[in-house]
Amino acid sequence: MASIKDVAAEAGVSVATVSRVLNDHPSVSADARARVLAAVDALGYRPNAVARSLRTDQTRTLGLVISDVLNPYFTELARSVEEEARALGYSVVIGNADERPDLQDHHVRTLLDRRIDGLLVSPTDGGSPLMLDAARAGTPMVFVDRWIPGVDVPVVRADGRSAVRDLVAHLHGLGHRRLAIIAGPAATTTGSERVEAFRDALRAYGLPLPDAYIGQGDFQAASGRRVTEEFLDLAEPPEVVFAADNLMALGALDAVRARGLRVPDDIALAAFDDIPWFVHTDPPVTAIAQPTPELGRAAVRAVVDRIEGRPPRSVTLAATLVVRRSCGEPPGPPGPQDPYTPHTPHPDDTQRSTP
Amino acid sequence: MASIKDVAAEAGVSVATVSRVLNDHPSVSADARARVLAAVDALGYRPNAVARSLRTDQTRTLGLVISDVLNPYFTELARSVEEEARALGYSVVIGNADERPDLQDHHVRTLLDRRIDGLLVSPTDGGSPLMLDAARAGTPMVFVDRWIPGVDVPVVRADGRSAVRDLVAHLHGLGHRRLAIIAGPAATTTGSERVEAFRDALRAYGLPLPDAYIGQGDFQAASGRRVTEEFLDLAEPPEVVFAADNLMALGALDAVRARGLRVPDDIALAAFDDIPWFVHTDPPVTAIAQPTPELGRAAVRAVVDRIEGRPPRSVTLAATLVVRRSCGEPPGPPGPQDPYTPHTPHPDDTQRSTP
DNA sequence: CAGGTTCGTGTAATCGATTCCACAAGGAGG
DNA sequence: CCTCCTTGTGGAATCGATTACACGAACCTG
Repeated sequence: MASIKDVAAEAGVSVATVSRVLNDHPSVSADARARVLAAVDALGYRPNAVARSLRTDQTRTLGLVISDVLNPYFTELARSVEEEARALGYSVVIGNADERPDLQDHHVRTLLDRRIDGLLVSPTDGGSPLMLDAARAGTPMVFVDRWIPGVDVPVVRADGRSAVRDLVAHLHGLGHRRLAIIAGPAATTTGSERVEAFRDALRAYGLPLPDAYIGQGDFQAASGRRVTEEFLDLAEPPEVVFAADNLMALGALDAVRARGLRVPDDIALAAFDDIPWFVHTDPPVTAIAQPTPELGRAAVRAVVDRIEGRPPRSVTLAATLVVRRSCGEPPGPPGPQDPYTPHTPHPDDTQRSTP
Repeated sequence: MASIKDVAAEAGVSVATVSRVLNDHPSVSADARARVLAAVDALGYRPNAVARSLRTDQTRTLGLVISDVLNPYFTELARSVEEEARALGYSVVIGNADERPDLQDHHVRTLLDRRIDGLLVSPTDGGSPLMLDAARAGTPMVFVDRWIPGVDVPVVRADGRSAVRDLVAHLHGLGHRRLAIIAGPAATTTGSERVEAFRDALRAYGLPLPDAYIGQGDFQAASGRRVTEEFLDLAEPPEVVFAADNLMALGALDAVRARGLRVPDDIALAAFDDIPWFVHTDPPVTAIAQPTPELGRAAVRAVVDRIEGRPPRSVTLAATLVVRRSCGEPPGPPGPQDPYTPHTPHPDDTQRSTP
């Protein structure tokens, strides 16, 4: 592969001049510039980003460590992150933690070794020493979706409290009184916050949230299945199951179906994180939708601000309730036909109905 | 951030010795080794991968350019690729082409600039000069899923011909005679091959595949919706729509629902690429399943073979038909309950029923 | 027209590693 | 006791870029 020396030789100039042309430094004569450009073209030269990074101490790369690639929520997040980063001249390297702290650590370490300019993390746990040290040492870092309390790192996330209240109001209005939740790991903020929000919302209606109605999941489908089975085995099973993420909702759907029961007739279901597929499940699933693409964009802008010396800001956006049929028919005259929400995976084309 | 010089100073040895310890070169005294290790620990030193790559001319990184991150098929592929790569000591950098040749080109260029050791591509089109040049220039490269004919690059893919024959047999057995297909872009192999396989299978049953029953899609949901609407507007609409990928099937489902029609009563639906969600759609969708995790692993092994000087092999695995309810009840006494297939996104735990 | 800018260019240092080569010390063998 | 090896170590070149600095030529300006 041709190097800058080859180009210099071909163009009959020094490497300094070639470099100047490439970085369009002003003081290069038109003649030299033309010769260099011709040489670049002739040799098919492309600057070696590795060498450049070593010298300039910047890689123009962002690391993104997400909790689970198979979760459409994170996939959508990754997509918007890459999009915004590209617009700002950065590349993104994605690390998939699969909800495993050890894998998360592996990826953080690898990314740090590669000297990425900034790090976006959706932490799977309370944070390893490695990550906390990096934060303290001044690595530009931003938490997305989930965060670690007590660490001085900006957070970009959606606040679901009001949407959870809307959900509970909706459920209460449909006559449900025994509501259960499949929680995420307590070590994650989204794991504990969603339970808290749910409990608070129930309290407003004078409803209890007994321990038996709090199932411990891990944001993966299998745990949703297991917890739902436990709920169904209860002497007094809940009337509604609220899954703290979409994969556990999928698992819940599995479990219900495996028993030969029907949603919402035998048991109602709702989920945190809306995804395109929820429109097409049987029945369509009522969910709390996050402004995922906006979160991704805001997160990128925050790290890049930090990288480029501007003060980064934490961002909190609102989540909204999307009512579908999985909790029962809404009150009022039921229409003959379900409201149709066009699905497309492109953010510029996505529409969502709010209650 | 501490460099190798700092470690050398701290340990009272030369940088050469530090390097030797780090790469466990045999000729280092136990004493020196201990002092270096202690210094590494004390300083929290981590070798700079950028500098190392510059010197050794290898990044231990693989590039993966996929057609669409929002497509669960590619997400699953990416996951297995990263897993296998990690097991072999490589990192993976994913580029999402979003089915856009220009974006694909952007990512290939960026990855090449970063001097990745090998490239895995699922081409969105016939291949840009950039990519073809790279292949010719000897960049270790492997095509996954889709490929570009006439280029000397190993291909790792699934052969769907026999599964498509099984599908057509199934449809024919259910009494369907007017079968239509939503094709992918003709520029992609999976776009054209699936149509060919379908046409051949139909021929075996003496069924025609009129041009009106070949809709041109682009592997995205919106095109599935559009093509399905066109089918439904035909004087004689098809009885079955076969979508060449899962997103277009989703679009088809949208379109059918928007007309107030039912699957499979009014029109049957089948898809290429099985995904967990198809179990839970209304109705569950009959699909052709690829051995996606195996494809990912085989692809990684192929590039790594190439990188490490072993001859890489092309791999073709078989796809299988998974019958569900979207084409009508299978003949014979219909069971009261759907067969239950547990869903989990983890490959080690996935089960699939074959007809 | 002398002195000061400005402009274009090249030389060489530098980033943080790896690795070739030289060399010193010590042990083995004659 | 003098070679010859082996072993452990350090100096310095190198990878491919960027960039500070020096320098010569041309151009003003008073």
